[in-house]
Amino acid sequence: MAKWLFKSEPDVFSFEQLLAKGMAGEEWTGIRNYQARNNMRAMKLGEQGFFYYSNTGKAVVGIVEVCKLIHPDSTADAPAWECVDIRAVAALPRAVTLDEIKLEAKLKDMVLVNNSRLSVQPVSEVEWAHICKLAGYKG
DNA sequence: GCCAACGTTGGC
DNA sequence: GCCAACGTTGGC
Repeated sequence: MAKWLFKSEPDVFSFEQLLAKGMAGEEWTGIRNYQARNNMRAMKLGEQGFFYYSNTGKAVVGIVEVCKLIHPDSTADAPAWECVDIRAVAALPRAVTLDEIKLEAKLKDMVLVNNSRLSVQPVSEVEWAHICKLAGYKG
């Protein structure tokens, strides 16, 4: 199972808002970038990802999972953009900040560090495990 | 608030 | 098909 990272600005859509959606989750709309779209196309049901706060947050704050496969983005006009749905799994016991991530040798190749603008990113198993450890999160 | 990085657009 | 101009994102 692949691992992912979803970015959101906390004042636009927070992890708390996703938690409030419960098991139904929420359509991850608004992605207008082909690389990010392609990452979502590759997602399978039940695959997990980090929920990252960009801009004012700059920290990984929660775990999410894919609860609906790629489908047309209901907010898109032509060309037909697509998205998945995700739901909250758990808030991390401790948020892991971008500063911390940058200090970790194991995390130096993260897309988050090297291509910060990509809004939906793949995360390697090693990176996943290490961030969970830093967060005090035990799957 | 600034600016670097990146993607997209449009003129040629 | 190239590349300059522009808009957006996100870290600082």
